[in-house]
Amino acid sequence: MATIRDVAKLAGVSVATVSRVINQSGYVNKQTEDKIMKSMRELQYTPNTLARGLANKKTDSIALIIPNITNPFFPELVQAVEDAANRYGYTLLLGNSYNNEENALQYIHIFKNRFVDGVLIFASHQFDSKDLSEIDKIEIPTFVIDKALDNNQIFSAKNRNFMGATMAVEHLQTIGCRHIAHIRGPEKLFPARERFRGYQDALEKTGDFNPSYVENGDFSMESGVEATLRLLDKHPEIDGIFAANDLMAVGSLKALQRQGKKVPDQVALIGYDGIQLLQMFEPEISTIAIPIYDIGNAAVSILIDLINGKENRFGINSNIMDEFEVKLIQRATTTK
Amino acid sequence: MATIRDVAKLAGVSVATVSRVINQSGYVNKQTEDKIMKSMRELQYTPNTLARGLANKKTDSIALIIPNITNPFFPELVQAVEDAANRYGYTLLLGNSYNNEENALQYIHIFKNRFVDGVLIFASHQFDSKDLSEIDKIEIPTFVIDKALDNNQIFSAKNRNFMGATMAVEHLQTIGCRHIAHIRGPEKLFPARERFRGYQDALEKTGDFNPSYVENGDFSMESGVEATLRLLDKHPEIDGIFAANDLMAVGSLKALQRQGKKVPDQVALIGYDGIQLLQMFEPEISTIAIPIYDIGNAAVSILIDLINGKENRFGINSNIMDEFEVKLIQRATTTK
DNA sequence: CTGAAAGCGCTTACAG
DNA sequence: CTGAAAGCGCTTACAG
Repeated sequence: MATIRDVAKLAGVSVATVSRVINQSGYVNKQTEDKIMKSMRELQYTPNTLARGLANKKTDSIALIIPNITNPFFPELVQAVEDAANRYGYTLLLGNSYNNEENALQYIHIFKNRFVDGVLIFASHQFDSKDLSEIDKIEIPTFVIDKALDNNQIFSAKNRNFMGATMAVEHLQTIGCRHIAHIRGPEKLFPARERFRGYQDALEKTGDFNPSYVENGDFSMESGVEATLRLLDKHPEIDGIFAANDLMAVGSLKALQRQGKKVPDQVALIGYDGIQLLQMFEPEISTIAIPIYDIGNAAVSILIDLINGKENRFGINSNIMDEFEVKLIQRATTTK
Repeated sequence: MATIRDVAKLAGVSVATVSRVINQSGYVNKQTEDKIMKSMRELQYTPNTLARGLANKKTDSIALIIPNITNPFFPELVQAVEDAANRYGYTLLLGNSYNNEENALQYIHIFKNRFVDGVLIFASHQFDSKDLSEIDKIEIPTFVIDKALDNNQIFSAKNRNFMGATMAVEHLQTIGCRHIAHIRGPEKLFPARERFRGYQDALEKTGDFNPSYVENGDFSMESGVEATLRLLDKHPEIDGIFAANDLMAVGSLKALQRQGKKVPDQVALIGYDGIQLLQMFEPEISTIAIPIYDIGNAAVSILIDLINGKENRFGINSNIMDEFEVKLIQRATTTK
């Protein structure tokens, strides 16, 4: 592989000058620049990323830490983040934490060791204050997606969970559901709590809230099956189910079909997230879609601003993701 | 961050000696080693990966190029590869080619530029000889998964596609299917061709092969829907469908349900690959499972052998993956 | 506008 | 068994 020295020699200049044109820094005569460009092309020169990183403390790479790539929500996020990163000239490193805070922190260390310029964390984790202060110590720009945090050093974003949940319930009411159940997400996760609040609020407005219509799940497909079976057993009158995420909605459909319930005629169903998977089912499943692609994009762009020191683009601790609207996607499971 | 120089100073030795204990290379007195270890701990020293890579031409990272993380087959592969890589002390970089050879090659260049030690390619691509010679030029150990290639420099692996397909058909026959259709994968892909061959061979044995029972798909869910609708339309007598991959089987189930066909009573269904997704459906879908996790594991281990120069562990061009057996997983769609 | 030189943090012959 | 020194391929003040 050609080095900067080879290019310099061929162009008859010093390596410093070549470096200047590579980085577009400092002045360089147009003609010598042309000469250098030509030499680079001739030698098929590409700068050595490692050497650059060593000298620079910058590697043009960012990392994304997610709970589990096997959860169908995340590939879509990964894709969005990867696309955005590439567009900005960054390479993406990926880490799966398996829903474990320790693993997440360990990955942060690994990535720091690889000198990524910044890290994105999708926090379905519950970082405690000790974890957070550890993340702080990393001293790498870090951006946490979809989680409200109090820590000033770690920016965060979330979507309109409360509002989306309200929309889901009202939609079920609109199509005629009278007994609307909820499969709730894990208590410790902020989005799950918000979605539950939205559900509760909407039903209290019409005087229809019934705590016994709420079953707990853990955002997994299996827990959606279980919760639905319990609901059906306790309350055969239920005619609408709002699952706090799409995966549990999938499980819910499975349980409904297994019990011979007609969907949506006997029981209507809606999820939350908007993953593409929902269209694989018959009937196709309705959902409240969050703009996963846009969120991934925005997260990268914000992270890069952090990297470049424009820390206050959105103001510390502002709820950045509030600018993203959730959207009702009506499909067969709520179309009577 | 502490550097090797800090450690050396604290331990009262030279950086060369510290380097020796880090790399466990050359002789070093047990006592000075202890001193150095202690200093490293005290300073929380971790070697700078970039500097190491520069000096070494080795970064302890490998790359994986896949067609599309959004296809549910791949997260499982990624997970297997990531786990294995970590276990060997390697970090994984990921690239999505979007089924495009150019993108794949571009990623290879990016990764080369990042000095990964090796790259794994899952080739649902059809690399032509020009592409292959380009890959050759990269001069990085490369291992192509699930594809037969003639090129000596690029090792390849595949699973027992022919046999698996035969098993699928025989299974359908065993449960009483008389009119077995096939949704075929893309002609240009080796596994798709092999699976078709297996289907054909099994049916010819009993004199039941009928070319008109074969519809083409492209391994996508949607193509499974379309192919099934065409089959149902042309041949209402069909009572069994073998889809060349799981995603098309999912589409097939969707079409069957939409048309009000009872599965498996009227039409039985089996896929190929063994992705976990299949268990999300009601009824759960049968499949011929390839050991994705084991394959990912083996691919990493082979790649690392290549990196370490043990090129002939399996012999050039041997069909490495032949050691992995496929397995019939009978679920509700083939249980009468 | 351009070049010489030091430095980024390691590794690796080469001496001793 | 250990150290001094050169080298990996860049960038960046500092001079000029």
